[in-house]
Amino acid sequence: MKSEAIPAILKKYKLKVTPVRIAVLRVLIDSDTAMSHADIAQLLSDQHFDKVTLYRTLSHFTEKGIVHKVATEDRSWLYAVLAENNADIATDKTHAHFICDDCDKIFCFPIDEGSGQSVKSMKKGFLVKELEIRLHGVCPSCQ
Amino acid sequence: MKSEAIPAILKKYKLKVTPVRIAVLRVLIDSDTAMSHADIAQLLSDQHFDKVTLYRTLSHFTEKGIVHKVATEDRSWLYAVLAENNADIATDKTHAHFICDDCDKIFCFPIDEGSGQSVKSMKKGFLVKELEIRLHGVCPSCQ
DNA sequence: ACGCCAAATGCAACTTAGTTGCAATAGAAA
DNA sequence: TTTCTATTGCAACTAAGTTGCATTTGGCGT
Repeated sequence: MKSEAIPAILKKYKLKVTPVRIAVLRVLIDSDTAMSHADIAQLLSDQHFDKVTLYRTLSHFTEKGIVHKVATEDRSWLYAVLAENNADIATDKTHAHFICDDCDKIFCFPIDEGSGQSVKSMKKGFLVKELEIRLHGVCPSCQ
Repeated sequence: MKSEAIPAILKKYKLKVTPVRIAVLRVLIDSDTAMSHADIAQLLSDQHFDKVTLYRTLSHFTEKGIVHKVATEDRSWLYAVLAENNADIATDKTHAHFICDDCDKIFCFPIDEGSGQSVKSMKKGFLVKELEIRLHGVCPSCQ
């Protein structure tokens, strides 16, 4: 993605364009996997942003729908940009998370509507609004 | 479930029969939803078990496969007994978690093998070993 | 270009869920 | 009953994330 595009995304979501936001959004867009607060802080450590600012940046992005977050098995959050901001990555409503048991990376990708339908109707009395599918296994680069 | 059955389950999994374990297992078997450490501590508060003992009891149960755990959206764990110990509840490998957006309770139930298959083969290069499906919506008692 | 002000930032202190180390205790096998 | 290992309880600790508050700054109106 071109550098100029990043401020444009922030403006589109009515967020002020600041150095932290540009840096964090670039990192997320460039990543092929969902990233934790710690991952991002590590990558941006030379710019010494405050950890609280990073948390708040990520939660602003989540509220606005620029990114979405996934709870991991070790009580932390991973963040990944949503489809309209990066064509490679899944949309919000129906998507799968692939968790590599080897490298612990989480990949998001869209699934076809159909594969969820059989599940949605399976238990009487439960009204299903949203669906998340989690797959555990081994990613291509760890095989 | 009859009271005498609980020590039998513990013995079956080669765990010593102790008061904490009997109490915790009974609570889990009697519940129709997955429960947190805090939920269980609350219910057993009159017996003043140490919180560390409860954590260790739950992780022993998980290691032995008596219960399984689900990560929640608020970075904590919920526990539910597995099928062989309670016919109403899902098996480990292929099951769904229904999260009620109203009362936040999590229900587990089994799904037919078929509904996962279409997802498992969807992205080339990813070797899928396990599948978890999460459904968000409204449970029968909140409608 | 300038000033204003709500929004954003940085710092310190705090919260919450869960973990570790260790000494004391208690199942259950012999 | 004795013994031995697993289990328990307590205190201190860790890691991820949050809150309060004073300071700074992006971007709008003029």
